Amino acid sequence: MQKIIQLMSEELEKAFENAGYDPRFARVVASNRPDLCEFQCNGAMAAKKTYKKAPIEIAKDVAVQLEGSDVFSKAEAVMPGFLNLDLQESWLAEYLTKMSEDPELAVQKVENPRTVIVDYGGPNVAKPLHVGHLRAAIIGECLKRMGRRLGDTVIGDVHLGDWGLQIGLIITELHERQPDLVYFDENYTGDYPEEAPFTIGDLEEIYPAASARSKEDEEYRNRALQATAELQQGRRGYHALWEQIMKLSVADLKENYRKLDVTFDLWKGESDVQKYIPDMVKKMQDDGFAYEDQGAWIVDVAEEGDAKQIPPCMLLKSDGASLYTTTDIATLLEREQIYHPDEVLYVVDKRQELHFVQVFRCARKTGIVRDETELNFLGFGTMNGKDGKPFKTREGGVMRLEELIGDINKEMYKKIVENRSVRDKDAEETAAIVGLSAIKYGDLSNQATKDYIFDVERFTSFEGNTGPYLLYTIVRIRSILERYEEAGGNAETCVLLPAEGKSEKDLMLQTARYNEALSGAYADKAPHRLCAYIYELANDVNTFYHEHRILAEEDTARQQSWIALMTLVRRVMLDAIDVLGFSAPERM
RNA sequence: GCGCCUGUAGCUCAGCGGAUAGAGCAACGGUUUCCGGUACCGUGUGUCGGAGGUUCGAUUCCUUUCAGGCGCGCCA
Repeated sequence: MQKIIQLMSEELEKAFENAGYDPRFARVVASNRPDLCEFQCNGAMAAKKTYKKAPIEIAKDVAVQLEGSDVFSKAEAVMPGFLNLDLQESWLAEYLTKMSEDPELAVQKVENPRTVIVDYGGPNVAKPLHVGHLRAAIIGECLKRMGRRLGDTVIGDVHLGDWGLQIGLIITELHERQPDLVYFDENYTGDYPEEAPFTIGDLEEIYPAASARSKEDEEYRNRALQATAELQQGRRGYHALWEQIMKLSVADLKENYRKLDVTFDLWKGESDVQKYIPDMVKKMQDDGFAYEDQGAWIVDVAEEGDAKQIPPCMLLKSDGASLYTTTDIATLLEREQIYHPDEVLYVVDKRQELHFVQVFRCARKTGIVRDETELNFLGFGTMNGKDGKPFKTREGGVMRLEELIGDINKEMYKKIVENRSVRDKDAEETAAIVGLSAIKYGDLSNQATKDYIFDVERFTSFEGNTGPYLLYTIVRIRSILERYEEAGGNAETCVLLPAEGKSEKDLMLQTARYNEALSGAYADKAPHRLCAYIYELANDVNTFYHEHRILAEEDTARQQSWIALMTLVRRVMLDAIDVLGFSAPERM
């Protein structure tokens, strides 16, 4: 279905044409003075130059054309040239009726569906997920869901950090601790044991220990680099160890992402594209893009007009090993070959922007990525604590995601059991559902590109612009609908009538804007705009709820209309939070 | 040094060229014949960091300046 704003614009276009003006000035936007009108058109002021006429005269000419309109109940020309518009209640009710008959809730699919790969994981194997991975997961998952809801084919890739020095470090540290392991015996030719010589817990301790030591102990670091190179060259024992690390890590990561309700279609990683690198580099050398500099192979990516010197892309280090950049370019190569995406979107910490500028330029310049393929980078800001500094544990360490989720759920549980309506056996499950809404909504309601303050108190509050507040509103609506049906009513057959009061009309107007809000948020890759929409919708619901006692209403037709409205609003809210990436409990 | 991002109410944030710059929190005061009061309604607060410019009109676009954060070839 078309957006109400479009339908209104079309109606206004006719009026502009009939009055002898160019219809392109007839753009309708939401009013920024809700006390004066519901919608407005500023086209008369923009048309001033074209027609060399006072804007107010143009607005008046148009307003005359709208007398007796089915769509507008008011079209008023106001100085200096605003056109103030109110919607016809009956027209609005008709729109909402169609919307509720539509399984898609009037959401208009994109005209030309595209294939979009969203790269939004980036966790390293052998390292637990920490708060740094939270934003990528939450924002990326939301963009994926928005895209799918609007008709694009979206492929989510976790893109594991499963190659490179970090693996070399683990191997080196393990060698240090358990030198007798068969994996280190270069003469061994038999099968390696099925059981890993470590647990995920061991790995999580080994890696930071090795990483710390490599920063102080140069000889140790060199051994790790050596191990990395040998792994890349295919040393059997190391490869078998790597497989063990992968097996444990991926299972653990999947479990953690599951708790966040985040899923990936692809569990690809840096290791998957190593096979492309030799040929890829060779081709770049043959084509004259890559050249040797101080023993390393690099590609220039500076362009004319750059405000600053963009450093070249390094493909191979002087020791012949590949790098992060090399892997990312090879990943683009594979993605082009297998998926032919229309867009590849990276949801990554904004501090990596320069890296991606280099990767994108190099991939384009060398012909790895087609000209038509859009390459985008959505850099998100840092998640800070209440002190405005990067979020840490009380002890000052990096906070693990599990710990953070655990804290939030505990807090939610406390609040929920204070309310006696929830039976104990459900309380924990409910706390997890509401807790997830607190975390995700707290993140998504902030602009992705900016840093934000993660405030547990605020995010878990049932008051204000929070996830729990939205869920509470949904639960309340559900409660009414349930009681209505228990009393013998049938919500499905209820018919919507034109609004009578202000809070009722406001709620209907806001409900009708869902299509617009969702499309706008996706087009701008801005989940916070969808959040703002649902929050306003929830406010409108609560205001309406407070003014009208639906179940006690004696006018049956009016009551049924309200039930129909509540049913529709609830569907919209559930649809919207699903797009954001969380769900609502039955009670809370 | 160069570059990027940010600066809006006491705090956390919206505001994507238009009328009187808005929410939430916090503070204070109301609303209960109550479908879940974890709600609703009301009250107060702003040199939109500063200075120029473009425009009929600038928080929004441009220039400059101040403050903070971040990034700048052999880590990822």
